[in-house]
Amino acid sequence: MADLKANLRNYSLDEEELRQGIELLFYAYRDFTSEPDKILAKWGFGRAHHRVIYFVGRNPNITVTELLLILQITKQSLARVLTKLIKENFINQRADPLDRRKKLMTLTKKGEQLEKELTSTQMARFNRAYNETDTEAIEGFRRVLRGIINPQDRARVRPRTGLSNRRN
Amino acid sequence: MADLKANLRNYSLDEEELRQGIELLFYAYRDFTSEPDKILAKWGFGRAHHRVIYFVGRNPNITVTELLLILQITKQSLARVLTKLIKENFINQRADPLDRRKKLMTLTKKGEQLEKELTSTQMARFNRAYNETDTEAIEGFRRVLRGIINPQDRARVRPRTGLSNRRN
DNA sequence: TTTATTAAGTCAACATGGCTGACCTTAAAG
DNA sequence: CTTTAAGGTCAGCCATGTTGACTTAATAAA
Repeated sequence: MADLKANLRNYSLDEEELRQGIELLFYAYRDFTSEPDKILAKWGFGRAHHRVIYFVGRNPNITVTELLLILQITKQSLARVLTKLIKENFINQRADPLDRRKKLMTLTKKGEQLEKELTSTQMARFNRAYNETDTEAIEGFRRVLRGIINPQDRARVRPRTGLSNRRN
Repeated sequence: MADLKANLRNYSLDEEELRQGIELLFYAYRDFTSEPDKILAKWGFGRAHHRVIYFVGRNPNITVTELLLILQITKQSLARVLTKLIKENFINQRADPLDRRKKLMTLTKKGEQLEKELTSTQMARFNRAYNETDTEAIEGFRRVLRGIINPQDRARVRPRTGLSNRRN
C-alpha cells in the first residue's frame, strides 16, 4: 500500500471543502433512502410511491398540480404511481367543492399506516443524528441545506404555513 | 382558501422538526442533481455516469470493487455505465502491477473536463450556500449529515485519507 | 502443485420511474 | 360561447436499478 501523498492533487482548501459537502450529501441521501426502499419492495412499490405517500400525508387535501410542483416530475410519471396507490386504497381523492376540477387527496387509514412505517425509519435516522450533535449544529444544518435548495422553493420547507392553496 | 388550522395535525415538536429535516434533504438533493442532469443529457449520459466520473476523479486508481462499495449498486449496474465511459474514452483502466487482477481506473483528459463541468455546478451551489451562512453553520451541517450516514461509511467522507488501498 | 478464492466481466431478463408527444373530458373563467 | 385550467390517459422510449448464472484470469491457500 504505497505512498498516499502521490495521490494528493492540488485542490484549494475551498474546493476540498466543497467536494466534502457534495460527498456528504451523496452518502447521506443514499443511506437515507435505503431502509424505506426495502419496506416498499415488500408491497411492490418503489421510491416514487414513498414520495407521493409522504407528501400527501404531510399536506392533506393537496391537489395533483401542487404535488407536481413539489416532486418536479411530469404528470405522466406521477400518474403511474398515483393510480396504483388509489387503486390499492392507500390514497383517497375527492372533488374540491369550491372548484370541482381539483381533486383533493388524503391518505386512507392504510396509507397512514404505511406512511408511518416508511417515514419512521427516516425519522429515527434523523433523531440519532440530531442527538449526536446540538441545537446549533442542527440549526446550521438547516440553514446550509436551505441554501442548497433553489431560492423559489425554500418557502416549502415549512409547508404547513408555506403552501397556500390548502383547504378542507 | 379556508381555515389553515383545520389542517394542522397534532405533531409533537420533535416530529415536526424531524419531518422538516427529511424535507430539506429531499429538496436539496432534488435541486443538487438537476443541473448536472441537464449537462449529462447532452452527452447521452445519466446520473449514474456522473457518479462514476465523480468518484474516479476524486479517487485516482480506484478499483471496481472499491467503486462498488461507494455506490452500493450491483456489478452489473456499474458495468453498463462503466463500459460506456471507457469505450468513449472518459475513463482509463490499467492493471495493478502488484495484483494484476485489479484494474486501476483514472479519468482521461476528456473525463476530467466533463467531471469539472458537471461538478462545478454543484460546487457553485455549495459555495453559494456556504457563503450565505458562517463557519459554525457549515460545521453543524457537516456533523449532522455525517450522523445521517451509516456509521461504517462515515470514514469515507474524507476519502483521500480514509480510503486505504490506494496506490500509484 | 493442485485447489480455492478473489477481481472482473458478461449475458439475459425483469422492474421502476423518468421522459416526450398526442389527445381527451370536465369545469371554470373570460 | 369560447378559452383556459385541472386532470387523466395511451403509447413508446430510455436510464438504471435488480436477480441469477456463468466465465476468465490471477492470486492465495492447502
